[in-house]
Order: sequence, then structure tokens, then C-alpha cells
Amino acid sequence: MTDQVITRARPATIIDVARAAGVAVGTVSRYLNGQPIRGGNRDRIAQVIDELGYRRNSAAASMKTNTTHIVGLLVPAVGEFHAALLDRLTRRMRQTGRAVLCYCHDTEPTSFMEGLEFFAGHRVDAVVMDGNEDLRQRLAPYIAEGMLVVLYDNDLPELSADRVFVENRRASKRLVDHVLDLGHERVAIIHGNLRDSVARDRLEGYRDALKAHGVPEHPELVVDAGWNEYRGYTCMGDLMALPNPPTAVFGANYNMSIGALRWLREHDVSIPEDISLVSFDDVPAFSVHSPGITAVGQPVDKMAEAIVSILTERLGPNGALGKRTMRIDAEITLRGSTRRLRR
Amino acid sequence: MTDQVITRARPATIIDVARAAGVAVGTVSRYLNGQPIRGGNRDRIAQVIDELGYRRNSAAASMKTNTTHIVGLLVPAVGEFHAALLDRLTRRMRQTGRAVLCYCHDTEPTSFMEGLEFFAGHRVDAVVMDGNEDLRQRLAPYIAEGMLVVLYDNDLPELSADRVFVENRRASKRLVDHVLDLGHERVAIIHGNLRDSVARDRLEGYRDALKAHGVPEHPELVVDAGWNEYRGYTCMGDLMALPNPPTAVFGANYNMSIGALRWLREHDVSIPEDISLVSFDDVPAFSVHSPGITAVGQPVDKMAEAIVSILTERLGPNGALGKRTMRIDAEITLRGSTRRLRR
DNA sequence: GTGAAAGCGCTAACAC
DNA sequence: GTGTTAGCGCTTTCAC
Repeated sequence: MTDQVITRARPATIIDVARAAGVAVGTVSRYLNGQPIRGGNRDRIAQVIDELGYRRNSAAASMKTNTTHIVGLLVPAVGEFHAALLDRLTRRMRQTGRAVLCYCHDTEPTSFMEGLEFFAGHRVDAVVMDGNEDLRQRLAPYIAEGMLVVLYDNDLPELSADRVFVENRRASKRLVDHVLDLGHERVAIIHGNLRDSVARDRLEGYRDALKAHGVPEHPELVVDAGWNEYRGYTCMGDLMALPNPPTAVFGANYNMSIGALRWLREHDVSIPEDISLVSFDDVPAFSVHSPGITAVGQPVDKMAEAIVSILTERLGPNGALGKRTMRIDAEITLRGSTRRLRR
Repeated sequence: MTDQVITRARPATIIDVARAAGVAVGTVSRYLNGQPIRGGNRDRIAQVIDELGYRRNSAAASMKTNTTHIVGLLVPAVGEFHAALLDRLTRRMRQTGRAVLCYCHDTEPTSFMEGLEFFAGHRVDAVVMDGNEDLRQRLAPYIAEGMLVVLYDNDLPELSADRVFVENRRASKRLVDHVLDLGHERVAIIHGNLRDSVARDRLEGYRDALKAHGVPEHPELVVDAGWNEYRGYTCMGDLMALPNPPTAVFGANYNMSIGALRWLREHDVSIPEDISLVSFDDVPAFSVHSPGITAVGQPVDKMAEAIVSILTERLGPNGALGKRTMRIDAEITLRGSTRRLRR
């Protein structure tokens, strides 16, 4: 009986390959990087690589090239929206030979810094992130040091970065326009934390629609639920406790809409008979809800496409172009959660 | 007016730090790695590091240490379930100073190989993945080469890996038990691709429940929708077209349940009056659905915890223990989507 | 085209 | 404890 191999064989290096193929390491390196090689050498090297099961050590390579083919993604949490984006992002990134390193910071400054440090230490080629007001100042030094960042979703003005945004204000206006067109005049908005540009944009869209319809804004119908499901729930309750409650509600993201929905359901307020509801963020479950929830879906695929195209340009040769900002439209899907108000 | 600095300063290296602090690089390295250092040196080094904005180059470090603090995650797609797991995983990983590199392979062998190559080339410390029959043979060589893998969700028997699974069979049985307890006798299952162990387990659980209740299995009520929403939709239609349609349906994952739900909704079949429905996979939207959908939620948090604890042990000192398999129970939440059948 | 050789930034062994 | 030094595996001059 032969001895069992316990220790794992040291992976083959470029030197092993060179030796076995009878060429210099430089030649192997050139082969690996697709540079011209004499036919005979090429075949021999290819064969040896196969025999030895050689695989280039990316860490060693990046020490010379200063590129890792890894892009960092910094998100508050991997929820509905960011997960969908990540999904599209990894796929498109794959085409360009890159993968995404995911760090979620939980909206905690410490974790945020850890993430940035991790990315910087590992020399990721770029970092893609959802802006967050708390992070602005902390981010600046990294950018100054040369970190490539592309912001999406929430903006952090004044930072030197590329940007990919959704036309939140416009989509939001459209959603509320729809409700207003149906004759509603008391439409409430449950919005997110106003430190986030996305929350402000969606609120502005709401106001735009009101103005366009000549409907006055009622401050008591504008409530802040901080993007949070539970607060969406309580806000919905507050709204309904008003002497003159709204006839329609706009939940400015998935979580808050779910919270609102939960409150309405628990209190037997039916949609759309008793109240109309529209939501920012669309999910499959909204379409099978009874009634279906009218919502605007985030254009995650287009966002991912935009992000990757920016990255590709910037990480390619002559990537020193000016910073870019791209804005993408979001589609609204009409379903049965709103009804026409009798006059 | 001073010249504007165009070129980015080369990041400080450990040599710069050593020089500025007047000590040897070895000393700085020891400081960086938390080894004992004389007080005076410690402070000086700390200060210099701060002044120079020095940051350890992880790539260089990993060339010596052979560890990157990066764990690869290979998933078919970042949907509901995997996203939730990723969320928990990144958080727990963070505690151990690691981040997760995400690659999604779309169930395509080519992409799968690319992912493995990427991980291997980048020398990730370990790879966490959802098993998939197509990948078994391709994975084996990597494991033989020493790749550390932990499997979750679907099993790939015989591979040398750690494993973290959900008690799919048991949870599934409980779900069907519940329906059977209510007096149903024609309960259908819309299951996933049976090449996946998870699909087989959930189907077995269904059968266990049938047997336990002395209810015969009707082959026409067992349909394969390959995990897919659209096929969940068509299968639901097929089921309802049966001469003797089921009085209850079990959707074996989120996608298929949504598909089934959509069919029922479009054809005005109401739940639970006309048919009862239960689902594997739970989402917030299920709880606000009318009626609420009875479902079993995946224990993603516990899974992440298990995965990280395995990783921590194995990547720590003396990580050569035997492979482990952990099984985690899933909880079922009763809501209103089932009703008692009158006898 | 190709070989030889100089590093990239770090850790670990070794003497002191 | 600390300094010195030999690599880790690769890319990239530079001659030829």
C-alpha cells in the first residue's frame, strides 16, 4: 500500500512552468499576457501549464500591475434593491473578468470605515457604493488618495466620483400624478430619511405632482418613516388617526410600503376601497397581491450596465476622463391598488 | 500660486515607515502583526503610520502568508434566499475580518468554472457555495488541490467539504402535516428540479406527511416546475385542469409559489376558500398578503452563523479537523392561506 | 522574440 | 526586542 499523500503539493509557479518548458520566465509571462510568442514555445508552454495544473497567482501579479480585477461594493444591507443590483452587477462584471467584493456596513460608521480600509488594503480596482451622508467626510480622503468610486442611488455632492442615479423625482411625480389624476386630493407620503438625497428627490417628485395639479400640500400628510418597515407601520396608523385622513398613500420604498400595508391589513382598511396605495420599489409579490400594488420598479439592470460601462472605461487605457453622471428612468406599473374618487 | 499636484503620490510602504521611524522593517512588520514591541518604538511607528497614511498592502502580505481574508461565495443568482444569506454572511464575516467575494454563475457550467478559477487564482481562503449537480465533477479537482469548500443548501455527496443544511425534509413534512390536519386529502406539490437534493428532500417531506396521515399519494398531484416562477404558473394551471383538482397546494420555493399565486389570482380562484396554499421560503410580502401565506422561512441567520463558525475553526490554527455537517431547523409560520375542509 | 535580472511590499528566519 | 536578509510569484525593463 502506498503512502497516503498528506501534505498538499505546492502549487506550480511560473518558474516551474518555465523550467519544464525550457524557456525563461519572461517568456511564460508574455504568453500568459497574450503577447506574441514563437509558435513552438507557445505550444510547449500551453502543454506544460496543462500538465502542471499551473494557475497564475493573482496576488503576485497585482503587486506588479497594481490591478486586482476586484471591485468593492459597499452597501448598507443586502436587501431587495441592493441584492437585485448586486445580481446584475456580478453578471456584467463577469464579462469583463472582474468579481465583486461585498461589504455591508449596516449604516454604522465603524463598519463603513472597516469596509473602506479593507477595500483599500486589498487594492480593489474601484468601489461602488450607495452614498450616505454620514460617510461623505470619511470617504473624501480615500478619494484624494486615488480610490476610484462610483456612487449610485444616493448622491454625495462635491465628491469626485462617477455617478449612476435613478430619476427618482420624475418617477415619484408620475406615481403621484396617477393618484391625483384619479381625483384624490388628500394623498400622503411616507418618505425616507431626508438626509438621503433619494428621500428628498422622491419627496420633491411628490410635491411636483401636487403643484402640477394645483393641489395644496398638507404638512400632516408628509411623514418620515426613515426607510423602515416598522415606522412605515406606525406612520400609517398616525395618518389614519388624523381627523381628516388621506384617501391615498405613497410609500417611498419597499420596506415602508410593506409596513403601511401591514397596518392597513391589521385594521381591516381595504385597498383600494378605503384607501389607495402606491409604492416605490416593485417586487414580484406586489403583482400577486390582491389587489396588485401600483409601483415603480427600480431599473437595476440598466444601473448595473451603466456602472460597468463607466468602470470599463475608467479602468481601461486612458481612463482619465472627467467624472460622469448618468440618470436612468424608472418604469411605473399600474395595478389595482388605486381607485377613482367619486366627486 | 503653487503647482497643482497631478500625479498621485505612491502609497507609503513598510520601508517608508521603517525609515521615518528609524527602525527596521521587521520591527514595523511585527508591530503591524501585533507582536511585542518596545513602547518607544511602538509609539513612534504608530505616529509615522498615521502621518504617512500608511496602509498594509494585503496582496503583498498574502504572498507570504498565503491567506487573503477573502471568502468566495458562488451562487446561481442573487435572489431572495441567497441575498438574505449573503447579507448575514457579510455581517458575520466582518467580525472575523473577512469579506465575501461574490460570483454568480447563472447555472452555466462555463461561468461556474470562471468563478472557481477566479477564486483559485485570487487564493481566497475558502469558498462557500450552493451545491449543484452539474458542478460536482468540476469541483472535485479544486478540492483535491486544496480548496476549502463549504456547501450549503444543496448537497453534493462524496465531496470532501463542510456542509450546512436546512432540515428541508422535516420542515416540508410539517408544512404538509398542517394541511393534512385540516382535512385535505388532495394536496399537490409543485417541486423543484429533482437533481437538486433540496428538491428531493422537500418532496420526501411531503411524502412523509402523506404517509403519516395515511393519505395515498396521487402522482398527478406531484409536479416539477424546476424552481421557476413561470413554470410554477403553468403547473398551477395544469393542476387546476385536472378532473379532480387538488384542494391544497404546496409551493416548494418562493418563485414557484409566486407563479402559482399569479395563476390563481388571474383565474379568480380564491385562497383559502377555493384552494389552500403553503410555501417554502417566507418573505415580508407573504405576511401582508390577503390572506397571509403560511410558509416556512429559511433560517438564513443560523446558516450564516454556522458557516462562519466552521470557517473560523478551519482557517484558525489547527484547522485540520474532520469535515462537519450541520443541519438547521426551519420555522413554519401559520397564516390564513389554508382552511379546514368540511367533511 | 527571448533570457537575465531587478524589483513590487511584505513576512519570517536568523543572528545579535 | 531588533536589524538584516532571503524569498513569496509575478511583470517588466534591458540587452541581445
